[in-house]
Amino acid sequence: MAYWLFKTEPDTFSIDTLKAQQVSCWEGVRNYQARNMLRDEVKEGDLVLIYHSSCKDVGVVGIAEVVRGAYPDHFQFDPESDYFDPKADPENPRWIMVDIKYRQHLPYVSLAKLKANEKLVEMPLVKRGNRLSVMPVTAAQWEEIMAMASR
DNA sequence: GCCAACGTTGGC
DNA sequence: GCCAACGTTGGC
Repeated sequence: MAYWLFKTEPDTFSIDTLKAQQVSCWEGVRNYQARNMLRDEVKEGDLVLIYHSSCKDVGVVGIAEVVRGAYPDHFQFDPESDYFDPKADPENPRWIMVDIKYRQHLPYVSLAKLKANEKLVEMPLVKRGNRLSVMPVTAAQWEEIMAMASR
């Protein structure tokens, strides 16, 4: 089992939205590096930190579980969708998504606190300029963030 | 709203 | 295959 961190803008889709829906697809990943991780490495049963970006309180806010591995993101074929990709080929979809299930809210752990923690300096999240929307989390980093949330 | 960092595009 | 221009991300 592996650990991940998924970024989302709460104005669009927040941890509360996920709680209300319980299970949701995680669509709209349009970055090849993130896509490759979703496609090749994110598996059913993996746990996911939900991270709120581009908002007042940026940071980790909860946990979800992957309940379905990679399958084609159908929004790439929908001209009405913000995630429409005119170059996407239905025979060979270029974008994929996974399904996640709500697990729990966590006490808010701010980005500032994550950045200030020496044990987390290797996280892509806190590295300057990193914009990955799907990134791996090590078991040690996961445990540290759980500890921070319960302090 | 600013702007640094990064990814993508497209001409050559 | 290079690289300049452009668009996007995302913290502040």
